[in-house]
Amino acid sequence: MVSITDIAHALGITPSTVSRALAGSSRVKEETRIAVEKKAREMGYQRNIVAANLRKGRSNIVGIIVPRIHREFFSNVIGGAENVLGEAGYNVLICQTIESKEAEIKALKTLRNYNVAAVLISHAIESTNSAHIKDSLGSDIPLIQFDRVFPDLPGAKIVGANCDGAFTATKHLIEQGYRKIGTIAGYMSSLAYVERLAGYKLAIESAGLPYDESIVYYDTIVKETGYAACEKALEQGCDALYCAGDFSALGAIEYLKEKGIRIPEDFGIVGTANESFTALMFPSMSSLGQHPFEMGQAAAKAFLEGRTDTQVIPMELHIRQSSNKNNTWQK
Amino acid sequence: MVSITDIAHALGITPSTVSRALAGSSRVKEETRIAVEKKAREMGYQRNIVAANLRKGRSNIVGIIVPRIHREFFSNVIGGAENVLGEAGYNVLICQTIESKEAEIKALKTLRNYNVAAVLISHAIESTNSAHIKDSLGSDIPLIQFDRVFPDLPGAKIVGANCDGAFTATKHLIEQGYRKIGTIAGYMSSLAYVERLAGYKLAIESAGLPYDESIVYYDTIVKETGYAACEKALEQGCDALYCAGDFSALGAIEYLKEKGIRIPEDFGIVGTANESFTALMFPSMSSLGQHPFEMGQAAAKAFLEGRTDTQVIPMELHIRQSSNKNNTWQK
DNA sequence: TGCTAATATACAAACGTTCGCATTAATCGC
DNA sequence: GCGATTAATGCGAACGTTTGTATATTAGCA
Repeated sequence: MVSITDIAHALGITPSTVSRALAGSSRVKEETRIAVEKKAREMGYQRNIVAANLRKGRSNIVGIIVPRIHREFFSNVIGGAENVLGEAGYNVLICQTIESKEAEIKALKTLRNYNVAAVLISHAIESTNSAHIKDSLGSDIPLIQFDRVFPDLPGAKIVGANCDGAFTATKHLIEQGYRKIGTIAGYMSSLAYVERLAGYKLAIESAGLPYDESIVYYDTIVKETGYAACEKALEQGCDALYCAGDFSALGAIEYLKEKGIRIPEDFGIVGTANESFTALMFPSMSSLGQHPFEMGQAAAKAFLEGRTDTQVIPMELHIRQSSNKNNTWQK
Repeated sequence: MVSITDIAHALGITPSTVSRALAGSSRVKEETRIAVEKKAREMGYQRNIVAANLRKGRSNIVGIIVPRIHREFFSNVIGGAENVLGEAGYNVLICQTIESKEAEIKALKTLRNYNVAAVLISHAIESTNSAHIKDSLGSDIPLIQFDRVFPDLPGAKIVGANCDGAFTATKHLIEQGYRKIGTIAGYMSSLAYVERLAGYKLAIESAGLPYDESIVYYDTIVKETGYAACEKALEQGCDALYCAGDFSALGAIEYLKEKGIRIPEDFGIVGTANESFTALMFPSMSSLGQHPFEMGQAAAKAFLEGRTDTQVIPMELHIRQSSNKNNTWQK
């Protein structure tokens, strides 16, 4: 492995000059710089990033902490972040928490030890407050939160327009002529779900409909609980559900199909996340789409540009069969 | 940031002893070790991994290079690898190539500069041979290949049982009573696709059917080309297709649905990869499933255990509506 | 008591960079 | 032609750890 010292010896100069030359410092002569670069190429020099990082006390690694790498939403966020960070010369170190607070703390400490340039995080469901975050990471590493954020932590935040989106989705159901619209809400420990519920409520109330707590199904996020919630919703006389997740919506559709209830004629469903299966299933599912790739890009840019504000990424309603009562089905 | 030197000063001993104590070396007295550990806890000591890595000339980072992080298959492999490596105290640095050979070379060089403990790679489509790999990575870093592998490179390889799987899938189509079964093959530059084609051929021939090159559709991997290939297959009198990918199969199904051809009564389809949408779409798609999470785990373990052999991960045929002519539809 | 062997710790050199400061060489103005 | 200024490079310490070798201490034994 050839080092700057080797290049320096070969050229009869010192490592410091070589270092400066390779860094493009104005403190070295153009001529020397060219000679150094030539020699470096000749000798197959590769900069030792670890040594540079140690000396500088900061690395060009950006840590990303997500609940689960293989969740479609998160892998797309990571893809978007890598896309921007790679361009800028950063590398990404991935940690997953599997929704565990303990794992999150461990990941934060590890990243601190790596002297990472920044941390991008979407916190675990088990992390119900932000106290452990600054303790584990310290305060000198920029923290960029996305999707699941703690509002009380300083620094950049990238969130979906959950309230707006849920409002639009619910309004769409109302406009389709559904009369009693319930909602499959998620966990109220997560701001994103709180906001979606707020958007739902706003839409219901601004249409002059009664907001009814008894048809709000909390803590429902997976297929199985969505199935059960739909059963209850039917008993309570609902004819549509806005679901704060696609998987709970999937469970609801499954229940309706089993019972032979027609979708969308007799019952309307809108999910959230626009997972790829929503467009392909039958009936295809209307879904409130997030833009995970763009969120990842925005998070990366927020770090690169030193932003500390909150960015809201719009959500987009994809109207498909499961809620499209009146119009011809869209593809 | 507190260092071992700080702990040493606080205890009136030297950094070397502290280092050894924390590493659990038998060269320090039990008593000293306990004192050091206590002090370290008290002072909130965190080991500086970067410094340790520099000194040791090897880091506890494992690099993973994939074409696209957000492709379902790869994000699952990464999830599986992280799962095993995290347990073993390694961290995962992710690079994506977007199928570009140039990006792959850059990623390999970067990982070499980080002195990574190992590299797990599934190469880009543009990388048609292995020459650049050893040049860029050097030969002292273990290289574990998965899914898309170069047989001529030494070291561990984790592959799906592509030939076996394609054989099973094609045999299934034959048993369902389809008479002229074509195949949507992928790129022959990639071994995985070559093997799938071989399995298809084997099944056709061992059933006494004629192997017909004219109904093998090469270089077809995305939805659009699958759509076109299916059109040709119909013209040529096929009544079934084994597709080496799920997306090309999706295109084929789309074409059949548009033309009003009944699935599976008039035409059978089996895809490959068992992407999550295959189970949810309509008609649900039969698919030859890989086990990406397990492949990731196997790749990680191959590194940890120092294996250099080739492991074959079985593939599993999920029979769903699109090929299930005779039996009642499975869920 | 003196010698050997063991145990426990200290010393110091690395790993490859970076960067403040010092030094040397060249240029300029008068 | 001399002092002052600028340009180019050299020197050396530092980043925090690990580890081979040396030293000091203790124990064992004759």
